[in-house]
Amino acid sequence: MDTTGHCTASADKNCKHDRGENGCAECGIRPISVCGSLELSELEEFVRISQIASFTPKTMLFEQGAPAGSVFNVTDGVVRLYKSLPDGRRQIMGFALPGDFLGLALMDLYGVTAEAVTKVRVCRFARPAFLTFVDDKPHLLRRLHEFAGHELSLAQDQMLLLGRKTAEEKVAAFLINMQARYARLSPSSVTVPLPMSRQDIADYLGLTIETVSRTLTKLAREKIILVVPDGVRLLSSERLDHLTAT
Amino acid sequence: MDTTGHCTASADKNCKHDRGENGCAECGIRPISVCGSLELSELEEFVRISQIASFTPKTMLFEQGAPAGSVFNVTDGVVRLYKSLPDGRRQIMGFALPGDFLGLALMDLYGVTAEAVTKVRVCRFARPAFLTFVDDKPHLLRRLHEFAGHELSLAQDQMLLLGRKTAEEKVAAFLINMQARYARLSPSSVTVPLPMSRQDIADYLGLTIETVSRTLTKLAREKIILVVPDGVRLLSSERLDHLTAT
DNA sequence: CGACTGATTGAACCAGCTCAACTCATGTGG
DNA sequence: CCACATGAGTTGAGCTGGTTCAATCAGTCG
Repeated sequence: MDTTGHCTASADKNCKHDRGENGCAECGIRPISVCGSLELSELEEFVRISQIASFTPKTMLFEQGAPAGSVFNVTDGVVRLYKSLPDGRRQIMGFALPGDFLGLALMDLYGVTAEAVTKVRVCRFARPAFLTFVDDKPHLLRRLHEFAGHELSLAQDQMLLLGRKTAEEKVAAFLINMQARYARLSPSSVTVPLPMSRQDIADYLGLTIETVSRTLTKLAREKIILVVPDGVRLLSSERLDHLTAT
Repeated sequence: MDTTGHCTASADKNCKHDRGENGCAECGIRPISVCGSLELSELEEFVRISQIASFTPKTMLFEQGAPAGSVFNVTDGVVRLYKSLPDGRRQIMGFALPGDFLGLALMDLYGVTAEAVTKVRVCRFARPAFLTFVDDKPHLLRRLHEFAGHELSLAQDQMLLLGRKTAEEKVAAFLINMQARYARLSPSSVTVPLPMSRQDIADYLGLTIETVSRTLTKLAREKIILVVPDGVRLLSSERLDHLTAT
């Protein structure tokens, strides 16, 4: 394992979303990924240009401003995407979960920094090979564009949140949102995992760590949520929903 | 002219960015628009599925949540794109200038509301016809995707601004940004036009109208800008740049 | 000219921040 | 096994940047 924390040949067999010996065909997250638009025949070539990589927590997948050498499909774990100001202030743009694609914009330089929050597994594609592959598959480009449109829509929701919502509304919206995203991945467990730190949540919501903590405590005091290690249980999604201001 | 404020056959001849009798060929903003990727031969079909429309200030082009019947290419004027909360709080996602495309995401419903700030002229395309047109032009889809990637990148910059910048940094960044955008459209006039109201600026930056006003006054007092009717003159882009926090 | 709309300015207030103490795991080594 | 760092999270108390509320100013239009 090298210093960047990735290792191309790790075999973590208890990972649920991962392709087996037969390539992508039995990959758990393919239907919800960009690769869901590929024919089985195309998948063969796709798997040939891909590489499995994994990253340990807190290691960097790529850095803001660096040449975009690869694009990634997250198959397991959580990745934080952020931008920083010179003085250290940080804004997290989002948390990528399994099925999410990193490098959608296909631009020359990475626009954000990506770091593993948990152990992360990805399919990695060298950008030139990926671009060549896309070039004669309009349906894949169409799918990428759909994903980009969805991302843009989420970014706009986040702008509304950052610019106009109160701390309580921000935290409530975050919890509801994480619940919905995890529900899509695994049959609705009662507990919403929050593998990221309070600082990460704060930097995602444009708040401080103290305000996040206080707000969670307040919601717990009102029996709307229950704070558990590395997550929360939503006791009343109903009431939480009322707090999100749509 | 109907109640929505658009009129399909208005002939405003002193509009500089507008196609003449020969269709798109002589359109001033084509090189910087999505249609810049089309061959002259394709433009012929493109112009056939398009319709010129204009909107008077404060009229709506389309509304958040409505079925996306059309997509638009702004040829003249300024459009504000925003989302609202039920209680009236508003976040402006951006101001579209000539060359900008509305409806990039190609989704079924509009994600934002679009309103004319100034008199606005657009090329309008019925979405079904546009989608059909795109379907066998991968280079146009590619161009749309590039635009979407750019939009996404701008949205991320705006998230950083909304979540982590001070009022002064927000206003400074806004002015620098508008200057750069107008510079691309017209050979750098010294004055940056600000056709939108202070309320619009506030709702774009996640501030109140009073804070925007005070901040502009402060910058003017420090001789960094000069506030003029419907715009500002940047007296020291240098110093303004230092205030933007990258 | 008055009336209206948008912008500026002033003054009091407060949501969320800052600073600081404390709690609670988890880990380390003597 | 305990003493004791170490780091994440919580809680408290006071502060402040930006908001709120309110007045005033400056165009513009009938």
